[in-house]
Amino acid sequence: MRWSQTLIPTLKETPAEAEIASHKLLLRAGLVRKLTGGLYTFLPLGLRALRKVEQIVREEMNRAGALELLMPALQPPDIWQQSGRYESAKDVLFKVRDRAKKEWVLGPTHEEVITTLVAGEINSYRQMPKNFYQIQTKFRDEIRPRFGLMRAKEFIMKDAYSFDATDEAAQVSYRKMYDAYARIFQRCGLKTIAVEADTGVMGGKFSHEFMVPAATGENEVAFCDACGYAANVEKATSAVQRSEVGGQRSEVEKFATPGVVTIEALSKAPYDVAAERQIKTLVYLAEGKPVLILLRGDHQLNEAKLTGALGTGNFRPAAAEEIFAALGAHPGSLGAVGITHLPVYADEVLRDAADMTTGANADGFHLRNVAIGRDIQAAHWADLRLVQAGEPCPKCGQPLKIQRAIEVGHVFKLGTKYSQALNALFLDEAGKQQPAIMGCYGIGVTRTLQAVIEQSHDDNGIIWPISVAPYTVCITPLNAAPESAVMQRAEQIYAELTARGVDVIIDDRSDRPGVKFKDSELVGFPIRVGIGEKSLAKGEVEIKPRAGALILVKAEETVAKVMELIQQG
RNA sequence: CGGGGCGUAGCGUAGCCUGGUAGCGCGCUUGUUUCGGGUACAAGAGGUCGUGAGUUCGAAUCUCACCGCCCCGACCA
Repeated sequence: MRWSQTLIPTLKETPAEAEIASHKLLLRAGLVRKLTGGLYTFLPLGLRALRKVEQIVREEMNRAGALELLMPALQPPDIWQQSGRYESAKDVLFKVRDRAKKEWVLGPTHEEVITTLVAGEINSYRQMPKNFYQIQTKFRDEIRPRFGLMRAKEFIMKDAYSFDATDEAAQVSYRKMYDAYARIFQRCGLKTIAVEADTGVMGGKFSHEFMVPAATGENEVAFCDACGYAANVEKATSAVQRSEVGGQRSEVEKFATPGVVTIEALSKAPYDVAAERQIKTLVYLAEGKPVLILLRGDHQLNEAKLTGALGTGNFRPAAAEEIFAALGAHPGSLGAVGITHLPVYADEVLRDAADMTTGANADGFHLRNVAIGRDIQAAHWADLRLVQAGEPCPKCGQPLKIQRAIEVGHVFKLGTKYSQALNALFLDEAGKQQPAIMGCYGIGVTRTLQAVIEQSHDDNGIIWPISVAPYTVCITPLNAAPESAVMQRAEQIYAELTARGVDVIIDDRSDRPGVKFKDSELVGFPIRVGIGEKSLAKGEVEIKPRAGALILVKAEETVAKVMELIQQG
């Protein structure tokens, strides 16, 4: 490609809309342009990089035995009603109407479609295992699009769906995808960690997320350097010790705490009750009914875990007046002592705890010497707390670390939720009808592209790995006059590299060297071949790896040296 | 949806408080110049000041509504 003939609208200044490095660079390097919030046009250069990511995904999916197909983005709502997600996923569903006023949905994902397909086409265990995938545009009515391609209303996803006859076979399918994902991200030059993840509204049994560590990530992962344990904080646990039983078992004592409505205030003079000796009482409305949630004072509620404990995601914190109606006190003075008319969910850490302090359900009063079991009857015990950095790893006891990360891939073992709802049944060896066991596997392709930039850039611009760079080599002649020796040499190298199948762009613009160098570094081509009059007079050409030191080679050895660098990756 | 911020030329912005000529830098066009790190000089083109209503002799500026964008939040009693 000739620079002068394509469109690479680089920007010297950062558009005001961009906040994080990768978003700024997407715009400054001329890869994408925003149409409106959450919707982007891929310009020629950005599209080339995107296609390379897609191709890596495609190759690895094919290698893993998955079959590519393409499903409609526009979908009938009735299959969403059958799966129950017309309701449960209604917040993200885009809906449109045709001229007959009939409603359609724009697919945020394709479990319903693929399961409908399989229900019709696969009837026997002999036809399995099968794994279908597509690379396609998804539509999600995101609550807040953010950070360019990171969270958009429309984005490109690779989604795959496996169908197996037995649990063991499904396990194998899951493992294949897990391994394929590791290879995909590695080939994209990304450092990822696979973490145990919550299954959320997708349903299903267990899952892993592939995370790119980044300060700008929207997720948090807890991990252990010592043993390799890693989990999304929504799922992570720790081996925090239960509060010790405490020596004495004095009677519960009510004491005045005027104006004290926070854990912190109670932990200070004159009360001096350490946060870990306090019981935090939260009131939620689950399916519209109040429930109490008890945590140690220094712990925080993990709502993903609460979803599991309650068996529903339909809950919210109660408002102050709702709390007063339920307990007769306001937030800050709440407790579960003597509560029998409301369900009580308590975090495991509190089991058997004694000598605790909690609210008295009377504004301005707390209770001390409270013992769980004696004074508080918790009907439900569960792991409900959010892990905190420094807590002991649940596997090996070493301190956990917590880091923000970008989720680029997610593998789920789904089970039979969709196959049952949409009748994807088959006959097993014994002639018995069974629902297929499903897995689903997603990669945010556009997000992966941005994650590469987020993880690989410097002050001058993007540093593309060769595998996903829009062009591998940028030839930079410092004199663009067609008849100049510099340009003729540049053309010759351009032709030879092109003949060898290298993706190469030649900067044939008649701009000054500084402009070309800056642009080439901003866009981040892995290898720049610089040809100037001075060095060429000595028979030399410069090769500058984007992330490495300048190499001077004899002009006639340029192509060989470039090929060598590409081989090395 | 709640809170905050911002909408002035393709991009970045000043002007707004205190109403009266829309200004600067980058980019773009033309010419000269320069020719290894976003050259220099000169001359230009380009603006419904987000939209609409109101106040006023007069609105980018004041008021109201709406639209759009960005950030934080939408759990932690």
